Amino acid sequence: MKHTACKISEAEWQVMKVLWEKSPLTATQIIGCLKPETQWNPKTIHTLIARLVKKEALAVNKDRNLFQYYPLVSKEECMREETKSFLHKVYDGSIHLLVANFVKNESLSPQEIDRLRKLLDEKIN
Amino acid sequence: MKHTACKISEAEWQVMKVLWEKSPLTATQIIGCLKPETQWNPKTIHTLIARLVKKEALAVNKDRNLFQYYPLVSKEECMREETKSFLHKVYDGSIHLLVANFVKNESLSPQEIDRLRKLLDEKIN
DNA sequence: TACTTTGGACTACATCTGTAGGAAGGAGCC
DNA sequence: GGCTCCTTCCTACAGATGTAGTCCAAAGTA
Repeated sequence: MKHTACKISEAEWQVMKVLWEKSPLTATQIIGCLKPETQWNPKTIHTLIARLVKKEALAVNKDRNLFQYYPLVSKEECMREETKSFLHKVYDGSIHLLVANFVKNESLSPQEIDRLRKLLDEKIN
Repeated sequence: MKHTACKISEAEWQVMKVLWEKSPLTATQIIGCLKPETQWNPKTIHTLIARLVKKEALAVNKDRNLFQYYPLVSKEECMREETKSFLHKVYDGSIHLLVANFVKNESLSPQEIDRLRKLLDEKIN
């Protein structure tokens, strides 16, 4: 698994998500998975796939005329990268600020708060 | 304060941050503030300011030849917008997943974890 | 075997972003 | 008052992104 800090765009993320969920898949299968959620033209999805291959976020298995795509970068890795740059950009790198903002804005349900506390509690112990 | 869902780019955020910190400021002052942190050419900063004005994220006070810029959108508003779209893109909208990932990856110091717990505790009570 | 169909490769194009140069007008210096 | 300089406005330009069309070869079909 490569440790590329490749920038994956908004639209490309959706393609990656499909393949992180299940791979390898053919372009047609990917298009099938994305059809319900997006209104993208199949051509658009082909373009996104091609760009991801070029970025080395995806690779392709060419077996005769069967092209199957699979991720070269892990979801966790990408999430970490994205989170880091997002936190840096918006919250000066402080996850505390982010959560604080969430809490302040009432964007968290009591259940969510409780679940988060449990999560942190587990970590402590 | 307008409720625009204007997309503020990475570089533009830095300009906004300066003005959220203190405003109004002249372009020269903004450039002065950004000089230490960035290696940007003053021209570049002028461009960013102009774009933000066009996006209606900033406004300008023209007093003769004194141009002073100030934010039209609140920092909180922008943070919320950014956070929402980021969470949606990467974590399917779940802040729980984000924090969980942080916790799992040891990206949080025990102090941070403790602070977060306190934050949540306050909210509960 | 010639025709159609299907999917990948390449091309297109507007917009956004990062990065900056050039023109033009007012303010200060000589 | 003219020249210079600072600052704003307009222009530039390459790379990324969203969105999609065209071309071509391989595979199936008649």
